[in-house]
Parts: sequence; C-alpha cells; structure tokens
Amino acid sequence: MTSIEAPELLREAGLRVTRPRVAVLDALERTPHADTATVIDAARTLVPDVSHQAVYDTLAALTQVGIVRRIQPHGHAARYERRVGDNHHHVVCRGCGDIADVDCATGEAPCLVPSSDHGFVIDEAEVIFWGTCPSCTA
Amino acid sequence: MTSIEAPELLREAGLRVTRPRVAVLDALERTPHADTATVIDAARTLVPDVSHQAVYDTLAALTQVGIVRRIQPHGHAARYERRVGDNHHHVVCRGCGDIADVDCATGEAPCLVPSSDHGFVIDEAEVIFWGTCPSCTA
DNA sequence: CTTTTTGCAAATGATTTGCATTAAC
DNA sequence: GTTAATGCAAATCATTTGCAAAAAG
Repeated sequence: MTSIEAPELLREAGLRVTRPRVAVLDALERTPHADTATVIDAARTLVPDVSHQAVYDTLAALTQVGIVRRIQPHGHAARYERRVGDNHHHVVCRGCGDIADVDCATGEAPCLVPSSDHGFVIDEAEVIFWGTCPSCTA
Repeated sequence: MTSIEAPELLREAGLRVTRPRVAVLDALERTPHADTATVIDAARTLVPDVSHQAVYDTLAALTQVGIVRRIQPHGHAARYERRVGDNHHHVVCRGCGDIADVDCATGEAPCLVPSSDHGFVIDEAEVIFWGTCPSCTA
C-alpha cells in the first residue's frame, strides 16, 4: 500500500513521480527521524542507484510542499520525518541529535497562534523540546 | 549597566569572566537575532581583537548554560539571542533567515509540557513559526 | 516536444579540532 | 599554581551549485 500511496501524494503536491522520490518517501516511512545518510541508505534498498543529490533535492522539494518536516539538531546532520496528521512535537537530544516524538500533554496548542503584527506569512508551527536522551545522560 | 551585569551573569553560570565573553554578551544585547558574523563584528567594537573562535566558543558556552538561545534557519548561518524572562517565541523566514519575536497569543503555553514517557531530561522548550517575511514575499 | 529531475564532480561555507599560549581564579 | 579560555591555522563535513543527460507529462 505504501507503494501505491507515494505517487498519489506526489501528484497531489504537483511534483512529478520519479523512482528516487518514491524511494525517499518509502525510506522515510520505514525510518522516522532519519538523517540524510540514513535516508540515502534506506532509499537504496528500493532503488540501488539513487544519487545523494537526488535525495537532497527530493527532501528539499518534499519539505517545501509540506510533506516532509526537517529538524536540525545543533552539531549534527539534519533529520527528516514524513508529516502525519497528528499534532505531535519533538524532543531533540543535544548530545547525539536523536529525536523522539512527544504528544502534547494537553492535546491542544492554544499557544500556537502567534500575534500577527509582524507581517510574516506563516506556514508551519514547530515545537521542539531540547534535552538529553537516556543514553547520553550516563 | 550592561557592563556591570555581564560579569555577574557569567559568574552565576560558573563561567570565568573574560573580555571576549563580556564583549559577546554586549554584542548580543545590542543586536538581537544576530548571526555569528554579526556577533563577531559587534563584539569587536568593544574588544577589537577577539578571534572568531573565541566568539564561537563563547556562544557555545553561553548556549549550554542557557544564557543564550540558538536558532538555526535552514540554509543560513545560526542566529543567537540573549535569553530574557518573557516567554516569547520566534518567526523565522524561510527565504532570508531573518527572525522576529512573537508573543504568545494567549500568553500561556499549556502545550509546552510534554508527556514524560521518553526518558529525556528536558531543559528547553522552543517554539518556532516558519514562514516568509514581508521583504521575501514580493 | 517541453520542462522538470537526475547524476556527477567540484565548490562552498559554517563550524570544529588540536595545540601552545595566556589569563582567571 | 591550576585550570579554563584564547588564538591561530588547518581540517571537516553537511549541503549547495553548475551543467549535460535522461525521464516525466
């Protein structure tokens, strides 16, 4: 079913359906919060000859249309996740850059409506909790 | 008063008081949301011979102890701001990396208490609104 | 057919590292 | 005195760029 969904998703976003793009979407589905190197590896299990530029390009395109979310841990490579409907947020480890999902304690995010006197056109609200993961605490 | 505050701030954080560090704190006070290059320039008006490594090191140290907050716009150099007591958030322009402060519409952030089943030790909650600033919209 | 996307290689540029020197405490 | 912070230069490494070839619509 994954392989049927990806092309639809791309078409709806106005993007051409190519093997590298399907492979990247598949890779993201299998490995959430993957960094670029991991995405490349994972994508190559489906399409062995994707270039790393194709992956970079695809991730940029998917991020721009909102299918993918990019998270940048300081001092580590960026990580990507396929966006889903729920409004979960992220904890990011300052030590190793690992990311975990967290649900909103309240299930609501009333704070996520900023005041609108700044003239920006806002397309995404991102909540990140910075901290240290169990393996880096020791 | 700025020049009296900085040393105190550093001592309270357990950091040694050095000219570069005071210069960086002063620079951040004068130029909010500055990128590293800007911080270096601004710091040099106070201490002309600070190295850029000293600035990097200082920013890292200040970020680690929580005096400074680091914001990383995709495709642009990181920006820094001296943290203050209010709980404001940020809008970041995807086009130019510029940052503006936004107040919480509600003044409260009930959402910013994550569920605690992940084992992370959390030290900061960060809310970023991604969008396009007026000058990049045209 | 036209336009977008890919692939390759090389460049870019912010950030980090190693080590001897200097300054705080 | 001891330890932490600085400065210098060089290295690193994720990410971007330019352009010709290939594929999608």
